[in-house]
Amino acid sequence: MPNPLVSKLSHGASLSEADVARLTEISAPMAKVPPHTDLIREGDRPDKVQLVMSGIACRYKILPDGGRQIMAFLLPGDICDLHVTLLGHMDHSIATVSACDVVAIPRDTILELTNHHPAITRALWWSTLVDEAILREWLVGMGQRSAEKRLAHLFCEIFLRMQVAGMANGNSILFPLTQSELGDTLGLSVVHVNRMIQNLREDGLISLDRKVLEVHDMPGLMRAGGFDPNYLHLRKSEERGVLGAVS
Amino acid sequence: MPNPLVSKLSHGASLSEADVARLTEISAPMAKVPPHTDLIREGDRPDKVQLVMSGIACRYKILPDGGRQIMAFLLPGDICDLHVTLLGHMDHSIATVSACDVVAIPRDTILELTNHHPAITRALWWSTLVDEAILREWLVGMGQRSAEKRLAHLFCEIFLRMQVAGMANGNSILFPLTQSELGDTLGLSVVHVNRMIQNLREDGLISLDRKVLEVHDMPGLMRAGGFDPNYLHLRKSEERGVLGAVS
DNA sequence: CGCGTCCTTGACACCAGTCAAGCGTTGTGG
DNA sequence: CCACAACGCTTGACTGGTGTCAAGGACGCG
Repeated sequence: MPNPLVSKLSHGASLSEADVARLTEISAPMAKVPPHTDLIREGDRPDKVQLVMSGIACRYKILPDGGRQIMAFLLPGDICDLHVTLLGHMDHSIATVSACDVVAIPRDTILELTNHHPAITRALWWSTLVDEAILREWLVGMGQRSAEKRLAHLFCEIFLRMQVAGMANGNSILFPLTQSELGDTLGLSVVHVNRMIQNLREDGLISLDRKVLEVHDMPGLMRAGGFDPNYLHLRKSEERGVLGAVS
Repeated sequence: MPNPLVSKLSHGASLSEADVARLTEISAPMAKVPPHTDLIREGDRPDKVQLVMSGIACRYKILPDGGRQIMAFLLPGDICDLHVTLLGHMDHSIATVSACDVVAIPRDTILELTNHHPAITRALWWSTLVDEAILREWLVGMGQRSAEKRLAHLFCEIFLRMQVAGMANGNSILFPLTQSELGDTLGLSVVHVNRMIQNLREDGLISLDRKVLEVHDMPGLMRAGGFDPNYLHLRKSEERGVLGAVS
């Protein structure tokens, strides 16, 4: 039963056993949050950092006309707002999608980590930079890819990220998003999301039923989505930059 | 003749005279870079930080099918890649759009700044967080806003950001982007960008000719784009969070 | 067991893309 | 200094991908 925070962060830096122990300790006391519940709302001034340990949450923004855009998914091991304190207030909201286990980490704990655990600090940094890279890739998709490609791309991404967090089960994962939420993510109507899912199914690439996503042909799905995992920065540590403390 | 780096960063933190002097010093030795020239390419491992002092540059990605998506504009005072060293390699490219004056800041200088100038450090942080907020807002636009709204929104954003950098001239700014580049930014065809510009012109909101953008009716333009400047986090320092060192 | 939420399907409308052509500006070399 | 070439802008006609509207069906929760 691996700790998803540990699973994820060890892709970002080589953690010592002490680091792992500290992370495990931190991520212990969890609150159960029901589905579709805001964790932070636009305008809030967060004083703690929230960490998703199970389930899926999302960043989103609601427009005056009622439209909703989902801007990121937070999977197990993902941290919500490491640094937003600097900006003073949230410019978007975060809500659970499925039921989630969430840990609230006091600011002081984060400061202690960044002062005494350089490897953890690196790993946290790495994870925020990956979040940003994902955001850029989503923008690329919205601007340049067709509806079907965007969907396939998103399936690839979530599958891989789930795998990294230790939450994949062979070639299937728990996938609690409704088609309407997929629509709000990809800028598509529910109806069209549905049509595109049918396409991917008929092509024998995936099946998606009862909140279980099964990938039958990963290479095919990646081809269908024009997916290149590079932007997730998952390569092994030797290949990473040599780095320097960045502050 | 204000230094755009100083103009911009003083929106992010209250800088002492010593801070301003240090920043001015840093941003002195400039290289002139011609238009449409890569500053960093996807795959590169940057060892320095680049700073745009005049002109406009952009982050972009080219897809296998030849499509290009522009993911950000770097205006005077903007820093290209403060932290990417941590990821090891660039997952996108940065190129000039117009001719630019660019300063290359050695990594050591950045480290020195972050070690001895807390206000500058805060301001640099603030600026990367704003960059991220802008990215999110672009995603919202791509997913939820019509072509015309997106265009109007972008005009508002660039105008305000130019103003913050001290580069506005009354109600007009230098605007060197071609319609084709606007298309690559907004995920639209050149033809459609052109049609939407005509609309905005006919509505008396803007004029755009010979690389000069004039905004005739800012409130109207903001309404047309559904623009809310909140995400640029430009409010005065008293209103900002109380902050804490974030590491 | 029944009601609500989500999924599915079809018909039709429209926003935005593509193709094609002409025109104005800019910059460059003779 | 003019001529021409390259590039960017503009316009029209047609196409096509996605949105909208509408209705029925299948789960799944209470």
